Amino acid sequence: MTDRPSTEASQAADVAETRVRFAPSPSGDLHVGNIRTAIYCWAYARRTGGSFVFRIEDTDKSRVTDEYIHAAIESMRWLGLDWDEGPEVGGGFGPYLQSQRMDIYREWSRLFLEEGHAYRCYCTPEELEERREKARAEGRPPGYDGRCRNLSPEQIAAYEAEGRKPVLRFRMPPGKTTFVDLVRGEVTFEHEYVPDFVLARADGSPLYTLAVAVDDVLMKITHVVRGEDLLSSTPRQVAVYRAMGVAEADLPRFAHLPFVMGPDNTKLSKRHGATTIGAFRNKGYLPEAMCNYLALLGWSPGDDREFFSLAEMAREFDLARVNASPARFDVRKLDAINGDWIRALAPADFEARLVPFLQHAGLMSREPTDEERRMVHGVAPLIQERVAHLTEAADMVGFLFVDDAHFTVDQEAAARLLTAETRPVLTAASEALSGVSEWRTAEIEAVLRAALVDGLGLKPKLAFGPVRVAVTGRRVSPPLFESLELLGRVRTLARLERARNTV
RNA sequence: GCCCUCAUCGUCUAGAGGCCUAGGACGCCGCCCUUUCAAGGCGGUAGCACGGGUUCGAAUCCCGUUGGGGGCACCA
Repeated sequence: MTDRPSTEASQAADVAETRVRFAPSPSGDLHVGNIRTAIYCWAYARRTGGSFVFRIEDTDKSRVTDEYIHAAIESMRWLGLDWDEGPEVGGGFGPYLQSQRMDIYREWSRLFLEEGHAYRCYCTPEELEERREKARAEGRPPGYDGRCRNLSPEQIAAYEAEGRKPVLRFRMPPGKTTFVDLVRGEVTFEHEYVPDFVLARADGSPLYTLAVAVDDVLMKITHVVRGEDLLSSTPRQVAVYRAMGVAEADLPRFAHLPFVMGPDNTKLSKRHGATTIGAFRNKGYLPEAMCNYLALLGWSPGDDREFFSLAEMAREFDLARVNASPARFDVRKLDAINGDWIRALAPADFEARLVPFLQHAGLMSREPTDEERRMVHGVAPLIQERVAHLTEAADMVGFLFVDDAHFTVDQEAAARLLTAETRPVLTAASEALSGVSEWRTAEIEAVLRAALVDGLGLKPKLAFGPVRVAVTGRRVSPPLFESLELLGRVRTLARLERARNTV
């Protein structure tokens, strides 16, 4: 068998078209760094009118589970990053799960071995580890030392007789690799610092090093946009491309993105708390805001705009404007942008997005009652401009949804505002409210002002504070008079009465 | 250890040799508005890591120093 595996499919593609791939290895929920890469990949593909290819790198099945893969797909959809080719949508270069492409990798492994681009390496993991340690201790580079590079037939026979199972190792050619990184400019690696690397395990299963190169070539990827951690693996990837027979002119362009860092300036990770996209979603951050904020971590439109949509990025994004230096993830700025997006939502949209969070908090039924619907419809406009994210909103309106048996007053708030001194305020409010003819915001306010501000001579802040705590259970709430209208006369008076009895 | 890479307010950024007395945003502080909290309005605080070059002129180009990050896996 000397026929080369075909790269026909790739050659059939329109060479002028930009093809950008996002190829995560979901060994957990996608984190914000992954997502930012996805956003840039998507935006670049869209800006250039090319294709966005979504590929799952699941060659290591011990780390990547189906559950994580589905979560990744779901996160992409939630964010609004649609792909032209990939899982669930297919495409002309599939399959797009590497675990379904094993035959392809096997073919290329065979060919690389045949043509001498790779060789069988019989070193055991233990031996390698030992030699690595020794090299490190002696101040030498710890990479593979090339021991099995040129084994004689006798040595091979001896290893085989021992029962050793060889891995497939790539023979790094001499010389150097130079490429123009789209965010960093020209980068050069001398091959003497790039050790031979493993392409496939003894059982033939491919490693990232093999699969990524083979797929990028076969899927005719023109732009490889990925994290900075892969920068130094680029010469290896390029070497495999060349071994596959890819012409210099057909090599993809590379763009290595700087990391997203934590507050302590180390690469953002689990110990920094919530960093997965799912966690932010659950906290009530909007997908628009996540995309907006994450995009800002390394890119800007070039003017003073900081509030922009994916659609705008699809028109303006360019890798050339991506910063080469790492950015710190700042939740406070995210909160600010999320608040901007929440306020920008159409009222009906905000209300619709709020509902699932109220349901999750147990405040609304799965099949909301008319009363619950009326309540959320009434309160949503009151809080839309006062919250940074949706869970905060759920927290703020709870008093409207809990029945009186479950209604509780914040201890600290009660201690400060429901006291013997404020009891007369509660009493006056109660009496005044009992006489309201039409239970509407305007009249409630008028009556309360007359009784407390004019009648008792209190400053508004002092007058309404105790009422607020008694009725909403918090010192901070949606606007009071509107809240009372929504709550209704009966429940309002009941809570005032209850508060008076507890002071 | 070696290789690669990065460096503007606390943070994200604008800045492509003169437009820079370095602009915007978040945060923070003050004032205004105000039934709480927000939102909004006005004002303020704060930065070119350091040292050499190149140039009439450097945040911007070059070199070095320092500091940060990544890589040198049968992970990706």
